[in-house]
Amino acid sequence: MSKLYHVLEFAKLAGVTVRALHHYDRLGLLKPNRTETGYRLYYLRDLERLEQIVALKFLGIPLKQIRHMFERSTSAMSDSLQMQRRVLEEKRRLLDSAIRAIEEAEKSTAPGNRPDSAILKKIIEVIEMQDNMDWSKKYYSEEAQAKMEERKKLWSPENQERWSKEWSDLFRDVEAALGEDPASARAQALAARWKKLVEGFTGGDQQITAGLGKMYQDRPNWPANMQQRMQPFSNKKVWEFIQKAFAAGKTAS
Amino acid sequence: MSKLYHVLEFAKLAGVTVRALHHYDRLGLLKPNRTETGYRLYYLRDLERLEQIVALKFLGIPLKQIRHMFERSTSAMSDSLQMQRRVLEEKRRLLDSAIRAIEEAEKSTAPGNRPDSAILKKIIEVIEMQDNMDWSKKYYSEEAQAKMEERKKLWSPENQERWSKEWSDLFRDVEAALGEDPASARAQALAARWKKLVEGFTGGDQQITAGLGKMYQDRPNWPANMQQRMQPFSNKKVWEFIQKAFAAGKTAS
DNA sequence: CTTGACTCTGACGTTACGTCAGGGTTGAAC
DNA sequence: GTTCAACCCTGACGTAACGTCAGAGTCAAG
Repeated sequence: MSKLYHVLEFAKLAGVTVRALHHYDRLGLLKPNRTETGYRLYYLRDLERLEQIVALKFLGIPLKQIRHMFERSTSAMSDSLQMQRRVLEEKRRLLDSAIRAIEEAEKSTAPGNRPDSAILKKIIEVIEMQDNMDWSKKYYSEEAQAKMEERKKLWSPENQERWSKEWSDLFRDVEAALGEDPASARAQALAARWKKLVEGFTGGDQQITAGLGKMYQDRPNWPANMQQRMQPFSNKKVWEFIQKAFAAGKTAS
Repeated sequence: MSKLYHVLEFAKLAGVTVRALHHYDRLGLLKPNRTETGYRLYYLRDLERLEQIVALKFLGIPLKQIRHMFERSTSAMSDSLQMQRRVLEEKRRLLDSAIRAIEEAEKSTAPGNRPDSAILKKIIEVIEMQDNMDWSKKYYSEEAQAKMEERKKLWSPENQERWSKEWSDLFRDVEAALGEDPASARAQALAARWKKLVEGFTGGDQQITAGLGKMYQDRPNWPANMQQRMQPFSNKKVWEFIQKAFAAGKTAS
């Protein structure tokens, strides 16, 4: 004599709301029997189904897809779950990133009540940094990544700022010297400045330098926002000039 | 002569869609100038604002709230961020739980293509288990938690099943013996079975036993679904009877 | 027969845009 | 001067999973 439940009763039993049961009913996920007057009547076996729905929902699977999984009883479950796991892992990455961004901002603005704009700036900075790190990871060896993690500590916003400015200056200066002989003293001085700035990033480490090289070669595949930021440095002649200058420097020495 | 941008241009610059800019405009988050014919015109300084919006959105803060943060320029930023961090950390907990549930299910059903229902059962089981663990954590000391983590490995679904059934049986038997003398042989036998089942969970460990005790004392504060599951064991007379039996056992020995 | 506790359906609200649809604007080519 | 592609505008519906009324019927007890 398997007991019969009315909505509210059944909802409490399963820990969901009456409205949710209505919803699942309409979506065809869980269609209970009805009394003559239209009241919904649930059996105990409906509870099992409902628990499955709630579980799959907890995994972030949309209701429509849950229905599909029930209908085409073909064992698509395993595949769906695998896919869903990947989706969730990706979400977790973003979540972690957001949490870390807030943590960093809280840490670096802890002393006193800094203005909102300063906090925001820090947050944007951290997010961009993580974005870059995450994306550029694939160019660097494990070892190089570890070393960069170390060197990251030296990258205060001020250093960052100064480094960017020096690159801009240098690039402008090289552009102005494009007519020169790459072996000339002026060109060699520019090449030296260039080398120094690169080393400011690599710390002279071979592994990091190698990764940087790979990344540079892969320019066409950089994401849009990266290309955007590199646009002021896109003048190919400058890069060629510097390469020639390095070559000239080597043969000379 | 700060450059002027049309929507599409500006959208590309910032890495968002035109529709998003429309949306922010309507919500009053970022209201650009207009040409005489109604075209939106963005200045470079609008980019800063937009980047802030995108950053805060990345942190999961709703657009309405972002607008509030901009409007009442009172430094509510810090507080909002702290709150948001908590929200995100909670989300992450649930995400982790979901991912682990899928992982466990994949692991335990890896050998061959088990039917969907079996996979689902496993998932529900894992979710419930994590739910319980998470919630009951507060009753146990660090040490006890570690030991339980160890003991968890012994908890196969079959053992679980058997243990549940034995509790049901025992409870029924005690109920049937409520009229007996707690010091009688029959009562003492029941008490012994009871002790054994408890030890099946605690492993005889003092720390775990202490935590279990704390949890039992706090019954009124258990979450609804827990109370539900414990409902078959809610007969107070049974608990009192067993306590008396234990007491009688001690004085006797 | 009244009343309180339930139940039903229908419909709008929420979030952050995506996606048309119908209709102007602009600048360059013809 | 016109045409045409490429943009731009506003308005409106769609999405996911229910929450929250609103108006109206049902049920069991007194």
